[in-house]
Order: sequence, then C-alpha cells, then structure tokens
Amino acid sequence: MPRIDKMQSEQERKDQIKKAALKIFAEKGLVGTKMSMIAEEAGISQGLSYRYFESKDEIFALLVEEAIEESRKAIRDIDKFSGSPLEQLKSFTLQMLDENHKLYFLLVQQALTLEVIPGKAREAIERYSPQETIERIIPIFVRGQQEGVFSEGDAYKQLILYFSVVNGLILQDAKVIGMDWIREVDRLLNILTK
Amino acid sequence: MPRIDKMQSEQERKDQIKKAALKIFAEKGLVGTKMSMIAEEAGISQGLSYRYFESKDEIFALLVEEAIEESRKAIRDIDKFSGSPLEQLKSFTLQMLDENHKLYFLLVQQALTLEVIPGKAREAIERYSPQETIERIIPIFVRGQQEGVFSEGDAYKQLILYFSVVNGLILQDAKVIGMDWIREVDRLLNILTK
DNA sequence: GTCTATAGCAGGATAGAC
DNA sequence: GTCTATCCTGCTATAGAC
Repeated sequence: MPRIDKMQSEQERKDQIKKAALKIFAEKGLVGTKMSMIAEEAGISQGLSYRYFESKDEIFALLVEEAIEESRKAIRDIDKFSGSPLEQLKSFTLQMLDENHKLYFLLVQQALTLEVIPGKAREAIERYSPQETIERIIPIFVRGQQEGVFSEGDAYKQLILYFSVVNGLILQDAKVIGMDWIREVDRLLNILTK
Repeated sequence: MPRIDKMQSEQERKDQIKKAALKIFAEKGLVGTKMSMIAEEAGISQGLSYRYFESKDEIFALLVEEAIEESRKAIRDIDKFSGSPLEQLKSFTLQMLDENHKLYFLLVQQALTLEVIPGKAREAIERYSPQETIERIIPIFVRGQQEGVFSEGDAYKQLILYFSVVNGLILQDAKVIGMDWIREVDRLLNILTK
C-alpha cells in the first residue's frame, strides 16, 4: 500500500533538489553556490543531496544539459510563432523572458563565463554550437530586411547585438523587481527596425 | 640614492596587484577568484599580496570603491559632452565601453549579485544611490523627448532599459572577441528614439 | 622585499545513528 | 529515507628563511 502523506518518490525528490539548485546556481554561479544553500532552498538537510546526486558538479552539469536542450527546443519551434518577422521575434523574446527559461538562460551564462566547468557540462556546452541558433534566426532577420522593416546591414551582427541585449534585460530583471519588462520588449525591438 | 632598476615602489606594487585583481574579479567574481590567480596574473608569488593588502576582501572592497568613484565622476561629467541628447548619450555609452570603465562596470555587477559582500564594499555600494545617476541622466532623456527625437513614455523606465542593455553589451563584449561594438552603439540608441 | 612552507578553516563529500 | 557528526581537500592567511 503506497503512502498517502507528502513523502516523495525518488524522482520527485530529485526534481525538488534540481529546482532549488537551478535557482541558486543561476544566481550565484558554480563556485558561489554552496551545497548548504541548495539544501536550505530545498528544505532538506545538508547531506541528503548526496543520496540523490553524486556531487555538486553532477547537478550543475545536469542542469546545464537541460538548459541547452530547452534552448534548442525553443529555437527549433521559433517558426511555429506566426506573424511578421517582428512579431515572431517578439514572441520568441517574451518566451525567453518567462520564469523557467530565464533561469536556464542565466545558468548557461554562468557556465559560459567559467573556465573550469565540470567535464559533462563542458561537453554539453561545446556540443551546442551557436551555429544552430544562428542558422535558425538569421532567416528571420533577412526576411525582415527584405520586407523593409528591419534596418540594413550585417544580420549576424544584429543577431549578436539582439542576444546580448536580451541577456542584459534578463540579468537586470533578476535584480529590479516589480518592473514589467514585457512592455519594454517593443521598444527593445527598435534596435532592429528602421 | 634611489634605485634605478625595475624594482618598484610600494605604491607601484600595490597598483600592480590591484590591476591584476580587477581583471580577475571582474571576470570570475569574489568567490571564483583565488588569491593564487591574482598572484599569477601579477607575476608574483602567492603570499606576497598579503604584504600589501590585509585580505582578499580588502582588495575587493577597495576596487569596488574605486569603481563607484569612477562611475560617479563619469556621471558628473556627462554634461561636458556637447551636442544633442542623442550625441551626449552616445559619447557616454562609448566611454562606458572603453577598457577601463568596462572592468569597473563588470566588477560592480559582480558586487551587486552577491548577497554576502565584504562590509566595506557593501557600504560603498549602499552609499552610491542610483538616485544620483537617475537625476543626472533623466533630464537628457526628457530633453530628447521635448525635441521630438526620443519616443514618448516613462523616462525612468527608458533609463533602466538603456542601462540593462549596455550592461548586456559589456557582458557580451567580455566573451565575443573581435567584434567592433562601437559601431553598434548607434543601433543601440534606436531603443530610445522614435 | 620576496619566496616557500604550513597553520587554520570553510566547505564538499561520507559514515553511521535513527 | 533523512539527519548529524565527521573526514579530507583546497584555499586564505601567516611564519620564517633568504
């Protein structure tokens, strides 16, 4: 007879720890995060995480892999957003800014700024060539240019600019509370338009 | 008789260590930076830094104070840039992106994302109310609006947006080498204009 | 004044009680 | 299955030789 109380299955416990870890890692990075912080955030004791994961590095690597997988999926699905290039990009941007994606995004940023990242995380990062993202988004920019809405110039540079700007927005968002960034996305996209 | 060789005065040695520390701190944050890294960057032995500074925290705090002082100065001098609001802002932005200011900027970012920062650094951060920056820059935005160049709306929000965007640009700049960001500043300012 | 060696401590990981 | 009490490594900071 299964238990009815709030006791959790192994998978649920793992998810709980991972969720807590994601929040702290995204905020403080790999070295800045102590296992005790993750435990506290998850509401468990310091040593328990090790019954579910081998090491801090393993959790980090796991999350980075998930983040990258999530990101690939978002990129793959970008054509599902209907509308003009501008509207597509707006939908995509808003998606990046939502709660879940934001944390993943910050985590990858953390991983990218580290020189010494755990082997598995490094693999995931290296496997995920930005080429994939670029090939997927550049056509949208080009279409925007052809339709005369986007400004002329090197679409690749525009893309990098666009991402670094969204990056800055997400980073800021982590600090300034109570600001409705979503409203600002329109203004943001002015970077790209004529 | 003073020595003629490359032996350094106490002040020069301090500056050398501080310069090395700034570079590493800006990149890896307080916890991510090991004293051995600073020593290596400065080309000295691991223990020597402690003849010139009391602790890692002291160096960090010192640099944060300098960074903030530098930032106040840049803000105070913003009216010295001549020209239209747009040109003023462009000059100011380019200044933020130059080598020196960039590192300071990243350092303050690091300090802002930490919860536990050394007492002195915390004081400096708290003493430096963003109010000062805001009061200085808002009038430029307002003037831009009055002249019909900047888009309408809450100038405060535009300011925050602008800073988070520049922030993203600086962060990206630390990673993507060989990209001439300066050329992109014009495009960046499109966020603000009609 | 600078280096090398090490003391001391913080934090990751483990062992053992419950 | 979870917690508490350690072990052990790696880093900050210090001591002492040159």
